[in-house]
Amino acid sequence: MTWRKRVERSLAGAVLLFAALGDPTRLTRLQRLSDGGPASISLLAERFRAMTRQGVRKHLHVLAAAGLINGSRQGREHVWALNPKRLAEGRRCLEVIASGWDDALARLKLHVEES
Amino acid sequence: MTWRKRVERSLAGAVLLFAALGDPTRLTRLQRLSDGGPASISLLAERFRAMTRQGVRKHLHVLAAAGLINGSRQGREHVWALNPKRLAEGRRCLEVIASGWDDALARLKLHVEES
DNA sequence: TCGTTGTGCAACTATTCAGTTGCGCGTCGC
DNA sequence: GCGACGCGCAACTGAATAGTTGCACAACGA
Repeated sequence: MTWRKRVERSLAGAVLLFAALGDPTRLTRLQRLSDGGPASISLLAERFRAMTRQGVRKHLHVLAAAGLINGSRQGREHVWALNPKRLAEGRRCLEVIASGWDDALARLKLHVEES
Repeated sequence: MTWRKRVERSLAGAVLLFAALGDPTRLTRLQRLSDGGPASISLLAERFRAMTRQGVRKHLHVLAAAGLINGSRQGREHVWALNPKRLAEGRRCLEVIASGWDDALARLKLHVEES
């Protein structure tokens, strides 16, 4: 795989991740998982009368597709758990962009001083 | 302002931020700004034939609304620059969620060992 | 002054998407 | 076995969104 292809693929992954995070329902459910530990769909949907269980289910699948949570069947329940590794990848991505900007500004400053 | 209101407001901000990042066009433009330094709209739209200048403009405004970039008029050009501070806020948010999860797991483990 | 360049505003369209509804199926408890 | 509970699948609908188009306007250069 070429270097450019690599970048494109990781970019697509980052887009998927941030898009999953960029929704109030999903972010609150993620926070609920974060400080409540693993939980089933119905559990995540209760105290959330604004939406059907099916609605919450769809959102959970978006989070799963982004790799932010992992699901597993336990009896008749579907239990979801956070995947902190993916969160770390998100942080890493933001770091890269920020540091790239710092470098660009440094180069720009250098260029101005030279001329 | 109540504590709960505070949380809700910061959550809304985080949602806005991640939603802005969760789009291929916006993320690539952000990366372009990151390692190319400040640039005007036309500059950001060129070599990007898949979209009109107006399309790119809208995306830039979404990024601006999320606080990720700052725009300023320079002559007849509108120049956009990255705001790394906002990127740091995003990282901070992800850290909070991840650490909350670690704590939850620790509590869970403790609870299991106790019983 | 005149052509060019960079931009902003507003309206339109087509597509996508969120969320609901209705159903059927496995699983647990009595 | 039988009811209740938790869940998955598929189809539908209204609403939001992305992107375009057409225009007008200010700034720069010759």
